[in-house]
Amino acid sequence: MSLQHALLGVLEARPMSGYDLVQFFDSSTGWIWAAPQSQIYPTLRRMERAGLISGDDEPRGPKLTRTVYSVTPQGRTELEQWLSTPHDPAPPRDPFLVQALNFDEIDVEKAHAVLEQFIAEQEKSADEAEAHRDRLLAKDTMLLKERLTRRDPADHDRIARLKAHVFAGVAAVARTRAEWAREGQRLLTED
Amino acid sequence: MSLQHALLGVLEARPMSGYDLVQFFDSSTGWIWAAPQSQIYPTLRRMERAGLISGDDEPRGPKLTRTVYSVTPQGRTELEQWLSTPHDPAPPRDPFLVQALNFDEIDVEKAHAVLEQFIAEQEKSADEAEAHRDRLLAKDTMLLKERLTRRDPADHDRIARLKAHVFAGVAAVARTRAEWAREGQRLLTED
DNA sequence: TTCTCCATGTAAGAAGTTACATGATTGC
DNA sequence: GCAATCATGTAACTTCTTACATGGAGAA
Repeated sequence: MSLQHALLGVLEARPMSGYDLVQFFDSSTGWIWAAPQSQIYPTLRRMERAGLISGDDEPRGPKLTRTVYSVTPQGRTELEQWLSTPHDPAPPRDPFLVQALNFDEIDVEKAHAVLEQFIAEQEKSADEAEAHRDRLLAKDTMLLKERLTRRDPADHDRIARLKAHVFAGVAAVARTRAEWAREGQRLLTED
Repeated sequence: MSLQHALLGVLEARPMSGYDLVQFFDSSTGWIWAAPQSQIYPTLRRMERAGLISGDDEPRGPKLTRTVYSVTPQGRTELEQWLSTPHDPAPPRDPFLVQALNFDEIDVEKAHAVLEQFIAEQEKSADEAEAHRDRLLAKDTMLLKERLTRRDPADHDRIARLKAHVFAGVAAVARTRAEWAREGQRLLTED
């Protein structure tokens, strides 16, 4: 269900083609929700059949067309309803924690190396999230700019801060994980 | 794949029946990896066919039997190999972040309420993880005790600390998320 | 003309969810 | 005798992954 709501949230900012959305879910929002191309196209058609979005065929050259989807009033209602409801937390399913829980079964050096790579990944992810947070605060991303054209200018700063805060959270969690992993490396080698 | 490795990790501590594992993945390890009964039984049979575990039928009363699975040498090798290899990070897929990213689309009070429930969940999850961390440090869980019977007593403290550290990490992340959500509540209402 | 990007699909399979179903055994 | 627990399954469905497949348009 969440992919559908993620798509609605993005299309609410700007109507887009499937191709645009594929790019988007590989990059920016990729830090929040990842989805491959083979999942996005069928989902868009299902959402259109369900009346949540409607597709508009634009000509691109003499033969090619692209289908630009926008959120219908019904889709808008569904999105607002979903956003306003607390949902059960997703069941925990982090392969890395399964790995860490069994580090006592392997050599200290090997566990140390696995943690090293994990730390690098988390730091990189935190850096990227913070960079994106700053771009949002500066209202310097395409999607935010387009979203703001439809909102009261008095709200622009508040909206930018809210979006930025989500990426600040992603970064904070990644830093916490990295620090935890460093502590784990110390535990592996001590005494 | 990860469910299989999670199962191997648990069975390495103690051979268990499918029923035991169902209980286990609903509770303790539920904070690390959750799996329903309908997934566990077929997975065990697939793993047995693959030679990773072997099932031993124990009689329970005159008619009933339970199948106790234990890790084969091949399963042990596979587990060690997987544990020693760094893996690509799991694609981000957190429905709550999708929700938070669109809080500007709904009423402040509604977003505030959703955050309130999120904070309560995270604090609860942090409390539970910390309680489990303490039980592990005190070597006071069934599974850890049984695991330690097969390990050099000189390593017992180190092993307990390593396991406990994983749950300390789960708790730290949950606290970070809760603090982030409180900051989000302040952002919603300010100015 | 060839390469990159635009644009959209399909198919097979693994993983996960929800719900239903059955029977034995133990303890009160 | 009855309830709770032990023990194991199946079926239908959604979601996600991996890989293959096709062709137009624009630029060098």
